[in-house]
Amino acid sequence: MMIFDELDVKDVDTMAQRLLGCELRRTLQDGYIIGGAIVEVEAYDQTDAASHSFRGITKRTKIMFGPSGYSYVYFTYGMHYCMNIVVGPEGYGAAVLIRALQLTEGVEFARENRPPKLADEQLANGPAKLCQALLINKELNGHDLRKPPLELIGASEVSAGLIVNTTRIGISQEKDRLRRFYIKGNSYVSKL
DNA sequence: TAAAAGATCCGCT
DNA sequence: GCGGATCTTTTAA
Repeated sequence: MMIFDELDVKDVDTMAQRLLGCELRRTLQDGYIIGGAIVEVEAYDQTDAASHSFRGITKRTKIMFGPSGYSYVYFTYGMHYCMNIVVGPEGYGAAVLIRALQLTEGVEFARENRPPKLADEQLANGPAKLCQALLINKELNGHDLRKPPLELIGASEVSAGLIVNTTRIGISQEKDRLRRFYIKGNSYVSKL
């Protein structure tokens, strides 16, 4: 059973938790690879006022309404990219924001893309930080995550007891909804 | 056409 | 802890 066969469920919260522990792997032009485990995520869907898909399909959000298993990369604050994995059936605007990675492969290459003198934990402990570390930009918006240069690789399910469920970060609407999930005690998470 | 807000990060105090 | 950087997308007029 591939992880991609599981993505079509409408329950984004369940899918967000399912994506914890899965791997994200970036293949660079010269063949170098940067990869790591997903340790922090947030759920967004069209019923949620905090979601880009809440107001329907636009040029930017159409990816969220497309088929699951694709990347939704958007630009924000004039200088940052954030990356999501589109989930849910086609026509349902939903995605899971990837907020932090525990890098396991190509750490030295990721480091070159980030400010100097950072601890390993700080290379990808934030949605825009991990995009910097893996060189993810708008070129990868709408990319099929089943293949390089950016792949999602399934892993066994993380048990509920090891997952913390809390409020999302950096939003102004629906602040109180518990749609952020991270692996308990993991030092690579952006904010405990 | 204009204006405001934004799923953030970093450096300085 | 605070503010600046910096520009796309969306919405309203």
